[in-house]
Amino acid sequence: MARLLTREFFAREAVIVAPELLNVVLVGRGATGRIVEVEAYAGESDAASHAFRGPTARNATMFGLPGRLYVYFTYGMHHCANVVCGKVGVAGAVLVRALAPLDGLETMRRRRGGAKAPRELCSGPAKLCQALGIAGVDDGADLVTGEGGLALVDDGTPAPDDPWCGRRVGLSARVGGAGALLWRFAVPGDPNVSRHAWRVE
DNA sequence: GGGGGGATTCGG
DNA sequence: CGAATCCCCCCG
Repeated sequence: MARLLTREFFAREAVIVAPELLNVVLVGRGATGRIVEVEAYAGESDAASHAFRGPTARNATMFGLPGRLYVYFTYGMHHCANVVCGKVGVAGAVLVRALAPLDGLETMRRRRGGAKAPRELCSGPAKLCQALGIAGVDDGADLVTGEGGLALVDDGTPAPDDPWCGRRVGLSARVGGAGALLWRFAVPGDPNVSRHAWRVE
């Protein structure tokens, strides 16, 4: 029983939504994958968030309608994709860190540059954007309506009752206490999940 | 207008 | 472990 997720689902705090997004299907361009690892980011209260210093041109999507895609560009070559959470005017987002490839694996391999094992296709936030054809032009795409060809679908697979939890990855020392939060969540044992330290609940 | 740093990835 | 390779944003 596949169904699109509702606007209300996303209009809650990112840290609440994040573990519930595990096992949800992300529909990309000619390829789909099941979400197996995510991170939550709050807004102006979260020193690790792009929205920490308030609205800017880059993070505008984070302050807008929940359920839309926030895409940012980093390290001069990579894109990363987030799902906007929280009410309009309140910044929040869930970074999608890894997928289990479901469909369109040949398309993913072509985009990722040659023969790759399935676990090499979507096991990272920039890898999965490349595999699904997500780029800067997709910032603001509405995942609830599916306009723009990107969507989130509940196919009936429930989120795990006992997700792995860990610290968020790649944060600089300047974020201080925000780096200690266990705001990264994963499907236990999935091979596409990163091997950074986990605290299993 | 300048400069530091980045929610990463891949190869040596 | 460091290069790749831009863009964003804060500060002066």
